[in-house]
Amino acid sequence: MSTPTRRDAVKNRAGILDAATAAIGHDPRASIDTIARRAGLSRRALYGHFDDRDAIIREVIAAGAARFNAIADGIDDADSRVALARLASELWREAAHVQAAAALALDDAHLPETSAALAPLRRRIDAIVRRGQDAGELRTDLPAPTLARLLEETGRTVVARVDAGSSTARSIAVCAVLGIAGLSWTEARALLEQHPDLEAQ
Amino acid sequence: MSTPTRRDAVKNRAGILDAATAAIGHDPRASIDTIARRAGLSRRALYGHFDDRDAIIREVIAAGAARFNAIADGIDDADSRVALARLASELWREAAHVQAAAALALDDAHLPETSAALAPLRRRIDAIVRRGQDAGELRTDLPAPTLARLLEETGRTVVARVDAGSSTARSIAVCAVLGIAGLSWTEARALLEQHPDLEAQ
DNA sequence: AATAAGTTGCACACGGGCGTGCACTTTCGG
DNA sequence: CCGAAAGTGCACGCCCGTGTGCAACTTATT
Repeated sequence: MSTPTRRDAVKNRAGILDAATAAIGHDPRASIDTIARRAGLSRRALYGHFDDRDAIIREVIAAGAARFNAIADGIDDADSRVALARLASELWREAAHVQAAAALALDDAHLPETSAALAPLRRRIDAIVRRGQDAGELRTDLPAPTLARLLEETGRTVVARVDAGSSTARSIAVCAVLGIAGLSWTEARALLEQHPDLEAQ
Repeated sequence: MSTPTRRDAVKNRAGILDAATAAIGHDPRASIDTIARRAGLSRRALYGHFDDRDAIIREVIAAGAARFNAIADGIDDADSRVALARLASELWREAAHVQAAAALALDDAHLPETSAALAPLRRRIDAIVRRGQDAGELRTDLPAPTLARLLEETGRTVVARVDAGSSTARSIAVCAVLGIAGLSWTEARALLEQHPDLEAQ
């Protein structure tokens, strides 16, 4: 368990985590058996890789946290509206992990861990909102914490509930976030045209 | 079971449904025991009023459907933006039922029933969106069904996740819906000022 | 080919929620 | 006040998910 020697073992372990991420994103109470089957293994085999169901979930959360940290750190646009749009666009790429983290954050008793994992993302959103309100780029009728929370909830909902397969899904998500941020739909569309990289794959 | 004779029995029955609505809104998998305790009864007593856990849920859904129908029927504003805002505002009054229906629609295998219960509401939203796009009042960058769905999801999220106790919570919900609909935050605020009844209790 | 790592299937015990039966107590209503 | 309706507490069996032990099997690695 400390030093996996065989190659297929580490591959299976990764497969379990992928399966768990997908399954939990769909239903946070997905059973061990469901995860195992999705990974192409037997229920019993999971216990050779993880002590516990909790251990799997902890790793899923940790994996998501790492990716979210990287994304949050990579946002450096001067315009807060572009920063928000980019955040949504980048997170779209990690839809599976976002869905898993969101589902766990909603449902489970894993609140403390998930909120810790999402903390850097939240700090980033807070900072962007504060800066954007000061610059008059974002709506000022809501206090910054309220707006930040609203953006987070909306973003999560869209990522979790809009069909990720659609080709325009990403821009729908970005537009929804910008709409909550206070932009009219024409302003949001103009912003997207000025920054075509936001819609790139 | 067909003709409840005692007065306290019908009161308890109503209490069970209230408790179930609240409990399910918070967690769609709330146990019979949780609901019973919240209603001030023993688990065993519930089975004197309802055959099944499903029977309780069915009644919760039916109660919500009745209220939603009434609200949907009462919206007759010519301006689609006002209609959407009023819909959100009215639904806010039924937050408990909205939360329960939303939780059940998300989580459970009660999809068919809940979607049937929400159907009139959805038809209403569809009609408002279609009319609003034709009139140039709502965003036209998204197809009507997509926008309708986005509005529904956003509204549900806000109702379910924003603290209903706050005095400004209702206007937050309305503004969020209008933002998704394509209005800028200043337009949304102006609309709210022109229609003070939207914020009334 | 041989060894160890990995997997499988079965068995078990445990916990929790559900639905029911039954004897007993409380409380309403005429 | 009395009888019936309603509620309580306990028991049981059921199903499902979890975590573990164990023997047998398959597969990677050298």
